[in-house]
Amino acid sequence: MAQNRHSLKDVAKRADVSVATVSRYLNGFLELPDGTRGRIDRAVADLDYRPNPHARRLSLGRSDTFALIIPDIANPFFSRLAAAMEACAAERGKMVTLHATMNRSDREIAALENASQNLVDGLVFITNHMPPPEVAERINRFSRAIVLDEDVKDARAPRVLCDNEQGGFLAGQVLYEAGHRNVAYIGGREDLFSTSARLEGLRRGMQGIAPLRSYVDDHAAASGRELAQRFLKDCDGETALFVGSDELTVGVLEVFRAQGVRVPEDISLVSFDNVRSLHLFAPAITAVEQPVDIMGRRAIEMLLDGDWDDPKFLETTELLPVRLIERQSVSAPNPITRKA
Amino acid sequence: MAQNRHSLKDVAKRADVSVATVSRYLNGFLELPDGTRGRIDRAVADLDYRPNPHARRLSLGRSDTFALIIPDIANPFFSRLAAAMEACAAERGKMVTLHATMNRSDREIAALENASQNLVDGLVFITNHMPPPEVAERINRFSRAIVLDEDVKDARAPRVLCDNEQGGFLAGQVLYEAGHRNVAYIGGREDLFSTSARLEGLRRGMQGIAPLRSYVDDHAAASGRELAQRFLKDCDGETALFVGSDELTVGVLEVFRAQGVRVPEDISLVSFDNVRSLHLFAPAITAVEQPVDIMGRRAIEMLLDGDWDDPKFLETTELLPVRLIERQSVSAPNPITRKA
DNA sequence: TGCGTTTACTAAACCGCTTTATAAGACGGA
DNA sequence: TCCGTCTTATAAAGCGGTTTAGTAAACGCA
Repeated sequence: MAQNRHSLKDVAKRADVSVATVSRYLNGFLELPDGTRGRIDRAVADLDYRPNPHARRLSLGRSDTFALIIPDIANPFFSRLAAAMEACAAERGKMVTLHATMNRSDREIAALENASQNLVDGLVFITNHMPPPEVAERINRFSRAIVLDEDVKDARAPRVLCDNEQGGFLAGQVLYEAGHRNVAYIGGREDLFSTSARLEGLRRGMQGIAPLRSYVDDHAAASGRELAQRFLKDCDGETALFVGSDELTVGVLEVFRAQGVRVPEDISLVSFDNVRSLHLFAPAITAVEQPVDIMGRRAIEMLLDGDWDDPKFLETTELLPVRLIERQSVSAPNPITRKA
Repeated sequence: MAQNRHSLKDVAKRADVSVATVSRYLNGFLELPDGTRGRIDRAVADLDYRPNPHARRLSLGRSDTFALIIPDIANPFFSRLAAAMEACAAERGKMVTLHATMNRSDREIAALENASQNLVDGLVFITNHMPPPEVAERINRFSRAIVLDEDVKDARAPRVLCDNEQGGFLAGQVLYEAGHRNVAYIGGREDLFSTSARLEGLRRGMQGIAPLRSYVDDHAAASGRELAQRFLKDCDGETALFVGSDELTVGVLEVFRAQGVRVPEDISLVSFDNVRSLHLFAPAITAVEQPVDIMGRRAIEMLLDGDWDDPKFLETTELLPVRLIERQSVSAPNPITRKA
């Protein structure tokens, strides 16, 4: 990497003072008369001195780094979150490291272990499955951790979530108003907080009608395909589908297209996230939009500015508002092609 | 973070040996008789000892970290690259830090500066514009750097690129064969290596016919919209469009849709990247596919396994093959709606 | 028995920074 | 003149590892 790095000692020697003086001055803990200050400033400039961050971190016991533990970086929802977090962290002089888990508990534990060894200044944890208790335990060992997007049982850490209940409600409402009375939900497992919130909202939006459901552990197009197949087999008069993420929607649409199931003629569909270019799909897909960028920024802001001494703060849950983007994938149920 | 961390000293004391012995043993530089070894192993286990990475890095002068400098993490092309790089690095025990530049030279320089201060073990640099000489200079100060996706003038570092010339050729060929004789290119500026390679390939695929061109500095939907507007104004009989990235394609399609320009009836279109779900678009978009995951992995593998002592290695350019994914956005030019 | 060679291990310097405790000298007032 | 109080620093002990140079004891062998 860089070649002729100079150390504090070099600066001190050149400015004819002690290293302690230089260190304290550079860190703003020492006022100096003009003469001394000038000599130090000049020495720093002449030598192009930059403190060695490793030494600094060893001494200070911190890392100036946040660890982002994320199911899948290639998934647009998470990559948008990551982008927002990186931007916010960079503005505040912090770095971020990336750790993909693919929602596997062993990877989550390994990533947490890694982050803890590295003495990160903060942790943002995202998962899409119900991790074993060990994961929450490990999260709780961090003095600064944020749980993002999906609640984690027994984690003592502030949460930044979207308003899943409201999202479900908006989807239910638009479907109910279009005339649907029999809808199915495809998404995360029922033991997830987000899932039960969405289902609750959906039911409320549907005036109390509960949906047929299919679940998976992850949000990936492949899972969407699998669930779509299962749905087409199990389907009993459903005229609409509420899908838990754009990734799943992609898989679902692939299967529908392959099997000649038309949206919205045969079945209406509402997606969740709105991070893919759903407006260009055939048909354009109606979706509940998550405030992705705001969620990412909030997570980092809380890490930096939260009142971490207040035990109450750890109980915080910040619920960010979602909104419905209406497009062309919802229509009135079609009695002719409606399945038995 | 973690609380009761134990140091090497603690382990040494407990095993009744010196710290040097423990350190050398744990790093595999010392064979020990069973007795001593057992005592150390037990002490390590009892104390749940884990070396302090900051101390280790200070001592060894490295960071076990790769820096990824990337235009925009939210862009699916880059997030897929990042995902592949992170996965590959994690397999080999390395961490990655993320730095978004939005193709701004000042941000690129700041990120390079940061990476160099942090004594990263390696750098992967991606840009989409023609950066000032200072950027190449700074890249050259790293002992291990890879230039990915887009060539950087005067950078002395191995390159991992896709075969842009072949990509252009495939696009040109499919358009020519469909009957197009007048196409336009929308994408990166002409001073970029990728652009000239693609244009060269395109011309070859089009049997020597050169295209109308419009350029931008970044790959973003907003730029796509702008270029599409400009194209519709400047357009002089073009019947097809070759677009330099899926991001730009999204913007182009938005404008086309808003203005009632139909694809492929009014104009045929070939995209580049195939990282968005183009197969679900209306119409499904024909595209040149980049081997994104392979490109990401190769960059990291080269960082780890390259022969960095060989000056020849720095001259390496690895050109990865692209392929054409034919879908519905290319048809024969329509003489009726063809513009004047 | 004496001597060279292993074997088994250690003392101490070093990486480069932070920070506490302390000191030397100037200055002001009694 | 003496004493207290600023001002302006500094010495030295960390932080927790790695590594070089070296040593004491056991061993092999003539």
